[in-house]
Amino acid sequence: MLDVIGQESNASFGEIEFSLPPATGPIGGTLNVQLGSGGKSFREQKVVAVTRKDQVYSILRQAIISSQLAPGEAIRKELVALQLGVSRTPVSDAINRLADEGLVEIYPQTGTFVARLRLDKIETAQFVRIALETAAIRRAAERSSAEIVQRLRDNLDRQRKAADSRDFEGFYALDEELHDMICDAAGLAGLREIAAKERSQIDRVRRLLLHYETRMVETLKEHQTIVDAIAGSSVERAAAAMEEHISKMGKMLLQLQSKRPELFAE
Amino acid sequence: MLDVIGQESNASFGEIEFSLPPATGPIGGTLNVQLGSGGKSFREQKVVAVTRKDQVYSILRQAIISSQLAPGEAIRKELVALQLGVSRTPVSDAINRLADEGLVEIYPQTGTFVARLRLDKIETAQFVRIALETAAIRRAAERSSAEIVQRLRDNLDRQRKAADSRDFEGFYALDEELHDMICDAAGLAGLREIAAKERSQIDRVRRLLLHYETRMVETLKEHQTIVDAIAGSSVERAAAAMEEHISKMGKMLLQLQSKRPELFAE
DNA sequence: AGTTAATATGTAACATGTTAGATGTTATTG
DNA sequence: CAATAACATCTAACATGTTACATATTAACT
Repeated sequence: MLDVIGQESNASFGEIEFSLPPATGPIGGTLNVQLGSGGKSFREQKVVAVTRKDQVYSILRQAIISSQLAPGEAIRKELVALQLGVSRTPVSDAINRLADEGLVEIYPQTGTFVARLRLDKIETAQFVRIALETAAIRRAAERSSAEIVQRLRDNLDRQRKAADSRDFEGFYALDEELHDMICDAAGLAGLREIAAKERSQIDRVRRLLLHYETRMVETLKEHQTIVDAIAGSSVERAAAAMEEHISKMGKMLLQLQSKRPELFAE
Repeated sequence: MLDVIGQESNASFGEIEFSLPPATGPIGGTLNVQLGSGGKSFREQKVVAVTRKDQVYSILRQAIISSQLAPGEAIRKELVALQLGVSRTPVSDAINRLADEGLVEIYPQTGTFVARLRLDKIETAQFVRIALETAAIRRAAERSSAEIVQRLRDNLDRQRKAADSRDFEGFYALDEELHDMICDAAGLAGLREIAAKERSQIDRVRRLLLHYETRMVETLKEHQTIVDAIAGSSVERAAAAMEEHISKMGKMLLQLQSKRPELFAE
């Protein structure tokens, strides 16, 4: 299930202030998504509370991944807190998590900055991504069902539409969704979340590359190859296609570095 | 109950704070690892500050992994803060990180508990570990140098000594070190930290199994096979040995569950 | 002038007070 | 007696005040 939290609050820094509902607003306080309304207690069912820090985290993460907050840019906790109408605490908590994720860098007593891109870190993330997702797709190909394949093909259809209408953002979202679905298809609890987390660095780069790349059609073809392999339960072919697909990013990254060196560290 | 922590010298804190420059006083007299500082500014060098929350995190993590804090046990933040002589803030921060890592579970407005073991989560962690470490060892085997192999063999020698003297804890530490070294040998920035983090769940299980298992000698043999494969640059053999090695844990886990069901969730 | 010491500033780290919500207990009601 | 409502309790979440420290700036000194 997708957590659908703070998406509607369109966060834009610097100019427009984003609105998290006022202190005790509808989303203020912890609203918990009520799943099957059994008589079970909060603790027994696995309802994850959507706290303010979670919302702040989502908003900031989104802002960073989408480069609304540029690499190297300072993040003033107090200002963010003010803009979001919350105290410094949930902002700090959110930023701590982002720091663990490698999206921001905290220099004690000095400042917090959106992490610059580092080729070596990206290389590692790429490596991890390939390791995890080729392993995941192997399992997925082994246990693929007609229903899953159908959902994958539905996704591809939507990708095709997005590509036709040059809808970069939509395509990107569908791309993510596809990879998530493949992780899920591996049938391992929590794997998608782990993979998504390790992909953070790469997501950021891909979003930056998005507008340079005329690669949507090509990417779509690769996705089709991948899905076909899963549909045919061709384990090795699926893994190879996935590795090939993920590896594509490398060269474009170097282009990006020469075009926009300020985004990179070192 | 947290005995390690409240060992000594909570007194040194409250009063002398002002007079002593290293205000980052030791917590419970443990782990104040100060890295030497060069001429560079804090921000330029990537010295990670050892803050109180870092220390609390290390202490709690250690306590959890070693089962000093048992699965299911409640963690009272305020009490922990009191025992460690710090405020609730760094304790909360540390616990948040542990929650991200899956070692504790926070139920809002209710309580914080050491996460119980979940077979499905452990299975996923196992999967991730195999994916990452077999990929890492492939790279390591490709780029192995005489020096690295030497260090690996040194580690094995120490493992042998630990096994001979039935030093479980020492053996365990060396085991971790070996896996860390292999990750490092892959030559990817930050890979070791990522792998270590994903290993948390498994580390906990392994520590629990440690005293049941008479497997030290067998494990040592597996390690030797792995190192030999790296030394011989036998990429596939190394990967296979690693997978075989990591997979061993599965059956023992089921034994543990039947012996100590209270450690498990569901 | 160049180097070092003093000081000012801003921020994260830390401490502590306050609020809201989850749960268990007791009272109340049918 | 069972169901439920009122209440007490406890805890994480949140808010805000305070401290320490990294860094920039200025002053003092050789």
